[in-house]
Amino acid sequence: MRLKTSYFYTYKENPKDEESTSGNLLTRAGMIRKTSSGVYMYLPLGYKVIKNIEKIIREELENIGAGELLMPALVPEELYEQSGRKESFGSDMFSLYDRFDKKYCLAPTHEELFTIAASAKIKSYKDLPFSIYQIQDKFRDEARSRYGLIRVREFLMKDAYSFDADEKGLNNSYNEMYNAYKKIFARLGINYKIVKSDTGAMGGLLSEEFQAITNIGEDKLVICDHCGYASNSEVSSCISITENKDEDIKIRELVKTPDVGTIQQVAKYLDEPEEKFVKTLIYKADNEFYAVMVKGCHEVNEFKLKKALKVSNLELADSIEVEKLTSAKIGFVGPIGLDIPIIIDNEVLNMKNFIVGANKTDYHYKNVNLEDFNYFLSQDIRCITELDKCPSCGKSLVFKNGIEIGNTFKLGTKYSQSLNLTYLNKDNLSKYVWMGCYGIGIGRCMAAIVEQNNDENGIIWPLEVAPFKVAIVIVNTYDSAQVDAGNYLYSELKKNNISTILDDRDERAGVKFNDMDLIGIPIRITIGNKINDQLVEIKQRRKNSFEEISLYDTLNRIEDIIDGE
RNA sequence: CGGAAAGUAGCUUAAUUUGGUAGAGCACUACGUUCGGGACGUAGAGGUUGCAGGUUCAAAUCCUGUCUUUCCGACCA
Repeated sequence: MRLKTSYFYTYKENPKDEESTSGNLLTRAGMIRKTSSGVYMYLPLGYKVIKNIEKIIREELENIGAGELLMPALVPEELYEQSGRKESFGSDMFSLYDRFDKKYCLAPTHEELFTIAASAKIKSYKDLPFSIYQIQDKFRDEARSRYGLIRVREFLMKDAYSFDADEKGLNNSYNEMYNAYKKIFARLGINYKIVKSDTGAMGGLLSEEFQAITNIGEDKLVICDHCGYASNSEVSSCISITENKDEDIKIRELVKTPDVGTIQQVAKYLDEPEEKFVKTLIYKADNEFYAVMVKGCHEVNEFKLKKALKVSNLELADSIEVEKLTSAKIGFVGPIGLDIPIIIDNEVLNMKNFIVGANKTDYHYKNVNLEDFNYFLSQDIRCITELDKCPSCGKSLVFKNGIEIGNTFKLGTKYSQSLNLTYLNKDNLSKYVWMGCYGIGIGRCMAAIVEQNNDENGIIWPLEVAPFKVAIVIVNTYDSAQVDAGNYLYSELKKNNISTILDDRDERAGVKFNDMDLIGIPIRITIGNKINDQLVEIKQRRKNSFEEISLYDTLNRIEDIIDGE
């Protein structure tokens, strides 16, 4: 690419409406441009990066024999009604009507269509197994897009699906894909962790996430450096850390706690530690009310709670509902005299003489014990905290933030059942197909790479994803010797299929150096005064030093650097 | 969807409190001097102050509505 005659621009200043490092750098580098909240253009340089990421993904998926296809983004909504996912996606789905008032949606993901495509092929067990995938635009009406390309409403995703005759086959396909993912993310140069996660709206048997480690990651990861345990904090199981003290049961006591609603306030007012409290929250789950009790210093984990209650919709009851159920103001809810089912967190099992709301405005009970009320279930339903120990080996845990850049699901037969995808086995019996699905967010990968690879001057692309591997900077475009050498090297590199930028703009050297640093080109060749001695400089973006080399050795040296990486 | 903030030149912003000709830096155009880490000088172009109403002799500024963007929260395969 000759810069002088190409679509290329950079900005010196961060845009005012981007928060993340990657959003700012990619925008300043002229790689992406926001058109509306959560929707971006991919400009020529940025699109090169996208294509490089896609190339790596394609190569690794071809290696395991997955076939690429392309699905429409426009899908009749009834397909999602049939699979039951219109309900689970809810308002996250973009819906529209055609001229005949038929309802369509812009697909948020494609399990349904892939299942239909698979059914066109699958008749017998002899047709299995196989995997297919696509790289395609996805649409999700995010309630709140943010962080540049990390949470957006239209995004490129690679989604792959595997089809097998039984669980064993699924496990094989899953492992193949899992290993391909490891290769892909290694080639992308991303520092990532694989964690167990919730299956969420996808449903199924197992879900693992590939999480890029960065500070702005929206997911909290729980990692044990001792045994390798790693999970999304949403699903991290908690082992009880409350000691069962040998304490005498005291007499229950009603105490006045005027105008203090929160645990902190009551704790301060009564001069008792938060650990002495059990908070009671009223949840509305599939239109039934439940009281949920966790220790004062803990938070309810709604993923766990959903599972424990076996419900799909869960929300905190609003203050009017709470006041109706407890006949007290919000903040004074407790288990005693409450007429709805109560579920308690395991941690509460070991507590004695604790403090709860009295279901009476401005009053709490002290010295409450499990015998004082009925609960129908005790389970691990709280969020993990920094004080917790590894659920697998009991040693200390590390918490990190991650961006979910990929995930793998063992779907089992969930979609083959709802969409009736079957095959005939050897005994001529009709069986459901076992499915897996596997996603990679391409824009998120791009953003994650930038989050992890930058300095005060800009982006530092790994060689394989860089929009161009080499930039030739002609320091003085009025010096014909420099220009000639630049043109010569440019054609040599192009001849050898090394993607190269020729910065032939009539700008001062500093401008060009800064621009090439900002857009993160891994190798820079500088052609300056020393061209009279046939010498040029090679500088790698990651290194501070540069090397001086003969013009005619440059190509070989560049090839060495590229091969060496 | 709740709470908060902001919309002024291509970009970043000043002027808004206290109504009175909208100003700067960068970018851009021309000429000249420069030319190895975001040069300098001179001259210039660029604005319906998001949009629509209202108050006023007068509105970027005050009021109402609306749209957009961002932040916090809710939500998030």
